[in-house]
Amino acid sequence: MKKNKSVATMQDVAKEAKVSLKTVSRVINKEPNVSTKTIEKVQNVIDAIDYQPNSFAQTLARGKTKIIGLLYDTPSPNYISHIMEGVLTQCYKSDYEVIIHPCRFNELTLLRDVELLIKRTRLSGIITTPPLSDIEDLIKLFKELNIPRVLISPGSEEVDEPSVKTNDREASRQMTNYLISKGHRRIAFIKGHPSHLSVNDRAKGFFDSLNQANIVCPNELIESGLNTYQSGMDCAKRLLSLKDIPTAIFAANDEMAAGVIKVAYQNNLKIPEDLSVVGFDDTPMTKMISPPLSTIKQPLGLMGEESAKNLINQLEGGSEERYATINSTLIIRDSVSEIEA
Amino acid sequence: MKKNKSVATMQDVAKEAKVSLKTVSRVINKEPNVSTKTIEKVQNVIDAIDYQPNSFAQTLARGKTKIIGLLYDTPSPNYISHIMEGVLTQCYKSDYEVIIHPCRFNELTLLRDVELLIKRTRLSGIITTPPLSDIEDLIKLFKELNIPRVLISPGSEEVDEPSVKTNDREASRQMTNYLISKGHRRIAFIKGHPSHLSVNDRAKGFFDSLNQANIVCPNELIESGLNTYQSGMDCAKRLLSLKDIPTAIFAANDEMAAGVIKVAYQNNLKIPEDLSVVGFDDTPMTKMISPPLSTIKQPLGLMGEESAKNLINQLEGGSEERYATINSTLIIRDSVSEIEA
DNA sequence: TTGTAATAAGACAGCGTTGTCAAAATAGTC
DNA sequence: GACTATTTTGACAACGCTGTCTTATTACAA
Repeated sequence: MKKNKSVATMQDVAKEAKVSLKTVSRVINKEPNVSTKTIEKVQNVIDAIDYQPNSFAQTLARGKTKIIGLLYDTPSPNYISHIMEGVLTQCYKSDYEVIIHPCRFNELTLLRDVELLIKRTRLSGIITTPPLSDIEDLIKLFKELNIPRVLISPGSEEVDEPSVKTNDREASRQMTNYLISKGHRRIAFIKGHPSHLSVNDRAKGFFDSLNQANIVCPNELIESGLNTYQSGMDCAKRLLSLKDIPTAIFAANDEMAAGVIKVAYQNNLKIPEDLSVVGFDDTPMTKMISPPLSTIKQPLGLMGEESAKNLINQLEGGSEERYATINSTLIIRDSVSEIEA
Repeated sequence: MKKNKSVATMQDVAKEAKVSLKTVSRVINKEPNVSTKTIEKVQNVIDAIDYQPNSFAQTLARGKTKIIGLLYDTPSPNYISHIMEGVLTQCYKSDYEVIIHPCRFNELTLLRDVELLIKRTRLSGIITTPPLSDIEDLIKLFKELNIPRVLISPGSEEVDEPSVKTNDREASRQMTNYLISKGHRRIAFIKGHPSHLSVNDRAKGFFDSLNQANIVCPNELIESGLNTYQSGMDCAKRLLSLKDIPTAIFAANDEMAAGVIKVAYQNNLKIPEDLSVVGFDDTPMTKMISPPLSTIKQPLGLMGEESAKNLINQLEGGSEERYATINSTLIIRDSVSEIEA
């Protein structure tokens, strides 16, 4: 059982093409200083026997991997799968492997877990998604291990780390402007999970707009949810039991907005006639609820691609921009009504 | 720059513990015939210097990988991410790596693409999700390459391949029974995408139930959609423009069911009072639309785990069951009303 | 005690690449 | 045409581990 039928190896190519191992290696890696004639000769053999380099041997010999880790912590399936799609696309092009690694934000073992992942699989770089992008200890770990990284949507504004952000704050401001332009003045905001910093940028944009328009927002109109449908309902219940209910509610994500709509119906309010609602994320569900929800769309696939591109650039020594900001866009549907002044 | 600060190697452990390389290897791989004293000694050193075996060297030396490929073709984000979660969980336990690979069902290059993936990364096994599980050429390729595999929810009933199925047909029958028990007799069914065989099992269960109850279903009540929201709307438009509209509509997936609800509202029908609607999949959105949709839930995470377990069992020589069937369950919410006889 | 079987530990050659350095072939100069 | 400079090729030792085979050690019986 020596070499039963195993896959073709570089030896086979070398022998067949009557050149040395190293020459084959050079052709494969497109190294310089190989005559066109030789290249052609070798390439023909490679094609003929369908030779594929053994990436494990390559990795071992090179002393470094071409693997990128994508860390996530149960965000919505929608979020992670679109980000993933983008990352995969980009990595595939550059011949990188991707390891998807689910983490648990709260676990005590998180740091050790990630450290082991990095060491065990010899990751060459890491991409984090929110809320992991905001865990300072994690970033400290990356620094200590000296591992290249890209953070997707970190919340804190002054991170000095390679990152891909969206202009959530600005988009949020625009959405609020839109509400104001429709005549709304008494607008409530439901903030997201307190430890998801990036979601909280969305609140900032809201206030930016209000300030700009000289509208003061009473405290009772600011609620704080947990990014879930249920928490959206809870917040809505409180908001809609105020003596003077808001004319519009801006929820920091779609799920909470859906919760708001649910509660509004329970309270016999018509949407958008009696209450306008907007969300954030443009999850697929927003098209399917009634009324279709106006919301803000982040280009998730693009963000994934961009972060992979950035990371690979770091790894290959290119000096790409460290930061990228990608525009989110308003999606206007039917959940906002015009109000008489 | 010989050995700057690189990671600890087996050499280091061996030297420190004053044993041979092979002994360290034995300890790591829990091979027999090592004295407890030695094990302890070596383990201490391993812990002390936080040694992690280099998996590439291992793989190269062993001659086989511990990597599983998960193939998918743009099913819903919800579907793939839950399956993935299960697969990852299981593989993590058994120390397998997972490579997620998006495919394009229709691409001519699909076969070559997958073949390259397998050869390049030396996949040790493959898991496919629908609709890929039904591509005969793909399965033929697996056979030719002699690569262990598990198909998730293949549509054809007589596949002689290791697979993980759900009892969709039975669940569908139960759901239909439920509708009948509520007094419905004129029930429409919207079939799924014609090339997604597994989705079509759902139609079979529907007919099973009807036959059992001696209800004949006129052709006009059977529509065929494409699994999308839009196609659900299209089918609903036709169904609701019949002279004698159905009292209930069973859509083969939730997205289409959501489309039905949308159109019903457009036609000023109340749900469930004027029309009952049920779906299939229990996507998160079903809780958020109004009314909350009755549907059928597949245990996706479990299916992922089960398929990984099955595959790993094949790889490690255990003789697990080749087939597993997992029960889907009815989720009753508020989209069905009782009808007077 | 001695002899033998069982157990524990080690030496060494791969696994399939790439990096380094040396050798061979070719091109360029006077 | 002889002599460099340059380009092209090759030999060989890693990379870090595991499999095979050998040797050293221990346990056990007579």
